[in-house]
Amino acid sequence: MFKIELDGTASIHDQICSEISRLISVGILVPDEKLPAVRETAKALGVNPNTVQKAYAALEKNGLIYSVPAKGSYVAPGGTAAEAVRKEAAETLRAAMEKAAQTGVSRGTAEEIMNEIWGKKG
Amino acid sequence: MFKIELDGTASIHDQICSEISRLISVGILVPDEKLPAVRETAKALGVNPNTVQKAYAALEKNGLIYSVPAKGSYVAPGGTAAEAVRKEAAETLRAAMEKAAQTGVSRGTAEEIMNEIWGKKG
DNA sequence: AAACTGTATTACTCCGGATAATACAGTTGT
DNA sequence: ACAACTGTATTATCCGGAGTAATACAGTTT
Repeated sequence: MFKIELDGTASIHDQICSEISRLISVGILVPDEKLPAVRETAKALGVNPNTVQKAYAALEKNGLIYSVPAKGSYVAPGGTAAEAVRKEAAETLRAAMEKAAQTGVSRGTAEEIMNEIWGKKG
Repeated sequence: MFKIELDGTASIHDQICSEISRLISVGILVPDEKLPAVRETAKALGVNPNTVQKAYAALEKNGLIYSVPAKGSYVAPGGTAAEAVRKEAAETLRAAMEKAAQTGVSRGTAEEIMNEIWGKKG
């Protein structure tokens, strides 16, 4: 069972989505692996089941997981899950870059930050 | 007087902050220029004065503008204003990049996005 | 003195997030 | 077959933040 730090300002179901997305992309949660039940996750997180279900529903909508009634929720098969989460993350990154560029951040500055994070020039 | 599109999901005062930040960084709003009065801006935007004041207060807190009671609010002097907004934007960008990297986005993908936004390789 | 400025305070409404208590239908394990 | 579990749906309620509103104060400008 995974753990989630509920600390940020974002809504709880958003935080759950983000964390599960991360776990999938990193490979801790593998394709077709069964996720903890809605009620179980809720209990483990000290959160309302409905909140977790909302997160699961959003994840399914984005293609990260699939849920079958009366059985459970599973990580999307093959590479689709990790692919979906990276695509999503890439879109978020693009939005951040666009906004940064719009507010005057230069390409050079962006590159510097990139070097700090991904390591200098592959 | 500037105009602001109130469309996003973000709170109004946040949108006002973002737009003024952008205008400062781009140079439309120059150092020591007097900003429209709180009440005037509110009227122009069809928004409550308190909402605008909240935005101005946040901008002052971040060093983008300075307000003197009974006189007005002004863009921060010298390069400090534009510098402050870019620094802020850069931090936001760093956070986005860290999160992207954390969720599995490769440097190559990030570079591709960068090329689309800032133009290919300066 | 009048009209403007930023600032502060208080109260109210509205909405989304979160909780809560269920209920239903289908699967699994015994 | 039965109990226990699964995802899903519905409805109601509570709470906090966002936004509105109506003021008031003190200082500046004209």
